[in-house]
Amino acid sequence: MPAAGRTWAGTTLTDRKAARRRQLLDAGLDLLGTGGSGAVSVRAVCRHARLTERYFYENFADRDELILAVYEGVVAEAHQALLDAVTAGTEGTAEPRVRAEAAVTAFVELIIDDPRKGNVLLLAPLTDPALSRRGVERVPMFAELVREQLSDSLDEGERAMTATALVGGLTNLFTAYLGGTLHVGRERLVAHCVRLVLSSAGYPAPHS
Amino acid sequence: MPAAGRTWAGTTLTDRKAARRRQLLDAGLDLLGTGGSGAVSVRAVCRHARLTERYFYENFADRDELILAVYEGVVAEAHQALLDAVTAGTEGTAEPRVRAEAAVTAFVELIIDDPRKGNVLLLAPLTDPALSRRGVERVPMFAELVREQLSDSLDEGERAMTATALVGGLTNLFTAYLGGTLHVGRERLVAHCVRLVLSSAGYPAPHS
DNA sequence: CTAGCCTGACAACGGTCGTAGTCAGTTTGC
DNA sequence: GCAAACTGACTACGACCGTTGTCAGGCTAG
Repeated sequence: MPAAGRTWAGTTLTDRKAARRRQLLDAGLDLLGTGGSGAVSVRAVCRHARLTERYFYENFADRDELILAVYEGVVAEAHQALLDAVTAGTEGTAEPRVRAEAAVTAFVELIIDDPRKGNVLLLAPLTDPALSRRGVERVPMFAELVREQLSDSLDEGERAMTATALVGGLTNLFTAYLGGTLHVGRERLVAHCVRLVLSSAGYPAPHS
Repeated sequence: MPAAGRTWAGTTLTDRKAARRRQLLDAGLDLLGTGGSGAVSVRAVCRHARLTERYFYENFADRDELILAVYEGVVAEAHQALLDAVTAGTEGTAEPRVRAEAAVTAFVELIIDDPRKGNVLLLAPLTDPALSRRGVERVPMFAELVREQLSDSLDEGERAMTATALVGGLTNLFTAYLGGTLHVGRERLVAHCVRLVLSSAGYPAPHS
């Protein structure tokens, strides 16, 4: 019976286990977000985290479980950032343009601040079998944003197609921007994305 | 000095070499288009093609070269199918709606007819390092189609963003349809894509 | 018939991988 | 001081990998 409360070097086993989990997740994010799917093996993660493989299995059943945990962690963080931005920048107003702009700006800032997270959100659901096999959504927070704005007059099929096209469009824009193949300034990117969101939601697109 | 004209079992070395190349490309398409990137190794391809590894190196320097060749083969085929459809269905007319509809219909038919090719065109450029490292374009024929329709009043940045968003939208729709997560009929998908192409190109979207 | 090309079926080398076990040394509460 | 928990550093096994070479047998033009 392991003594969870017993201290070792000043910490309990529970805390050490949690710390090791954190290290592994950080290593996972580092590798997945920079080297891509193929760079993430159990051994590579452990090497990166400077832990022996036996500690990997202390926290995760297998590689899939780690990948999923990394992804979900980044999604939660992005979701929170968008929520905060939409709440703070709009002061509770429901004006779609303002909300969309706050959301897009927050997302672009997040991926610029840490491109690894952008790669995890935008590419890993397609590139990593652990995620693609599950059919996980890319940038679920945006899919959600447009779904809640769509006109009630659209049937399920139209809503699905509209949301699918929007997510595809946005992710491709973000990916291109992050990859340095889209040579526009940040403000213009944000403006274009906002227009895309609004026009998908059926609002008239203002022309700049 | 190998005798290229010398016959063996009725064929020349040149012909046998070409036949083996065909077999390897077919195996590559099979594996990449069904099992995804991770299913394609030199050994796996050779096993699938029922050839020994030494024949792999007769035609390809490495795995990357095979992947690229498979991809380019499918692109060329899709490009030709779209060209034929646009030419045949429009009888030389320049009406954007008709052309877009012919192109989209031809593409959807191609990927339904052979989902492996859809997967290669839509996913491999992102999922396989051999292609993603090169930054190869997804569905280049569509990027081209919209670029040539874009208003001249748009600057380079707007054109790039518009094309990027469209390609992202289209590929996401096709991918979802191919993966069985988009539950709409083919005609509705085609109609939606046509609307997307036309609205991206600045044409008023007719409402159904 | 024969020498040389060609083929298929390996073997070999060095590498990585996932997973699990062992062992010696360290730490800790009693 | 001691038994037990804990740690770090391995080892081990079986699997797959990329690439290259070898060998015995088959085929062919001269």
